[in-house]
Amino acid sequence: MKNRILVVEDELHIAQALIFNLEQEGYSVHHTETGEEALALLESGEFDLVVLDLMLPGISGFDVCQKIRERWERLPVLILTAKGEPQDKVAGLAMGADDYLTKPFSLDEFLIRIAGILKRSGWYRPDLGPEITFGGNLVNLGNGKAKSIHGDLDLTEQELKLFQVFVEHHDEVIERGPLLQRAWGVDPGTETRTLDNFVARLRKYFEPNPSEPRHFQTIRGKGYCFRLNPDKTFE
Amino acid sequence: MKNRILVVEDELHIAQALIFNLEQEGYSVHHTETGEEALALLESGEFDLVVLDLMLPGISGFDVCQKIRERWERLPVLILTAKGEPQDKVAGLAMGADDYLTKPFSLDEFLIRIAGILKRSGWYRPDLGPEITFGGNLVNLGNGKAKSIHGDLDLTEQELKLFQVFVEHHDEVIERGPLLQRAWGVDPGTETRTLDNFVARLRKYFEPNPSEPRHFQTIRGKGYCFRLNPDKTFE
DNA sequence: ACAGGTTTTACAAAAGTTTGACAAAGATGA
DNA sequence: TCATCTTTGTCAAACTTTTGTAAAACCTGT
Repeated sequence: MKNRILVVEDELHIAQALIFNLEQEGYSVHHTETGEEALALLESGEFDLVVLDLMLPGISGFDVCQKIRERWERLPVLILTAKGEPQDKVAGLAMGADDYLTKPFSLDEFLIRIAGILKRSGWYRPDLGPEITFGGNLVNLGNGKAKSIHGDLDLTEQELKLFQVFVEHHDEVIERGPLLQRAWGVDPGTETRTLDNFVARLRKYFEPNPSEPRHFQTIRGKGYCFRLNPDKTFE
Repeated sequence: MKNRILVVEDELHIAQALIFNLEQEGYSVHHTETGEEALALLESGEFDLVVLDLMLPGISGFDVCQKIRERWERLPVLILTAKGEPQDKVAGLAMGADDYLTKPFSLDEFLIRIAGILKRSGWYRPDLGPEITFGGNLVNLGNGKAKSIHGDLDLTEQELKLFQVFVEHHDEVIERGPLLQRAWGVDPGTETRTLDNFVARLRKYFEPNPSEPRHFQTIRGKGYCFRLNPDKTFE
C-alpha cells in the first residue's frame, strides 16, 4: 500500500513542487497550509510521514512539531526551512524531527531522505505488507500469508504470483494466454491444465462454495475474471 | 548500556575532536583510520552506529558503506564528507546511509543527529536487549550462553551469529541469500547445506519438538522465519 | 595429533508443480 | 431437442525442486 505523506507548507509554489514530485514517486500526498489544519488531519492517524515547513502562518512549525511528538512519538517528521543557522537546525532536530533540510535543497536529496526515513520506519512495523480483503478473506500480497473464511494458510510462491496477477487486474477478464505469460512467464500459447488447477486451488481456499465461484469466475472461451466484490454491479 | 560508536576517519585532528565529544556524551567510541580495519572490527558485531568519512586511504568510504549495507542491513551509518555537491549527497544517501553531514558542520548538529539516529534505531530493534527469551528458552546474545528447555548450553560463534540475524529480523521471512550474506558474509548465491544444518541445530536446541518447528520455520522456496511467539497470529 | 567447530557430500524425505486421462459443462448447428 | 464439438473441472500419478539429516572430510589452533 502507498505511503501517505502530509505536506505542511504555506508557500504554494513550493508545496506544488513537492506534491508533484512526491506523487511522481508513488506516494499518496495530502497538503495543508497551516499547522492547525495539519494537526486536525493527523488525528485521523492515517499518515506515515509529515513534511513540515517551520515558517507557517498561525501556530509555528516548531510548535506543530512539538505537538506531533507529544501525540505520536514515532511519526516521522522532516522539517523544511529557509533558516540555515545551526542554531535553528539543532533546535529542530532536538525537538525530535527525524531530518532537517534547509531551502534551497535538491529535490533528489529531498526524495531520497524521505525514502530512507520511510524504509527505516517500516522496520518497526514488522510484516505490514500490502494486503487485500475480499469476501471475508484477507491476503498479504507481500508474504502470501492469508486469513481465509476457512482458516489461516500460506500461499505458495506460484499461488501468490497468480493471485497477484488477478488482483492487479481485478474485475477485468484476463485470457489464458496473458495469464500464463504474467504468472508463469511462459509462452501465452502453452497448452496446460496447470492454470485450471491453480484456479481450483484458489477457489478452494477463498470461495465459500468452490463449485459456485463468486470471486474467481471463469469466462468460457476467454479466460478468468477475479471479482473483488461480486455483488456490486458496476457502471 | 552505552551505545558503541565506530568512527572511521583518517584525519586525526578531526577524529580526535569527534571522539572527544562523543565520549563526552557518554558513548563508547572506537576509531579506525581505514575502511579495511573498520570492516574487520565490525565483524565483531558490537557496534550500534558507524561514523564514516568518505575520503579514506585505501578502500573508499562508498565501498565501505556498501559492504556494511550488504552485511548489516540496519546498522546505522552517518557519513561525513568535505564534498558538498548534491550529487555526492544523493549517492551517499542512496547507498543506504542514514544521514549525511558535510564538513564543516556544527558539532552540536553532529551530536544531535547521532542521538536521533540511535534513538530511532532502538525502535527498529525493540527486542535486541542483552538477552532474549522465547518459548521457554533464554539466550544471551552477547556471549551465546543459553538456557534452553532441554538444558543449558553454549552457542558456538557461528550458531550465535545466525541466531542474532534471526532475532534481529524476527517474525519476518529471511531468504537464504541474505541469510548467508549476513550470518556468514558469503556470496548470497552460495549453494550449501551448511545453513540447513545450523537451522537444524538451533531447532534441536530450542524447539520442544524439532521435527515440528514452532520458532524456526522454513518457508519453502524462500528461506526461514524466526518467530518469537508462534501462537500469535499475524497482523 | 587432537579436539572443537564448520563445511561438504550424499542421499532421503517433503513440498510444490505439471501432466494426462477422463468427466462435466457450455456452445453450435441441424 | 439431440448429437457433436470444445472448453473447463478434477484427480491422481509423475516429476522437479527444495529442504532435512547424518556422517565424513576439513580446518584451525593447541
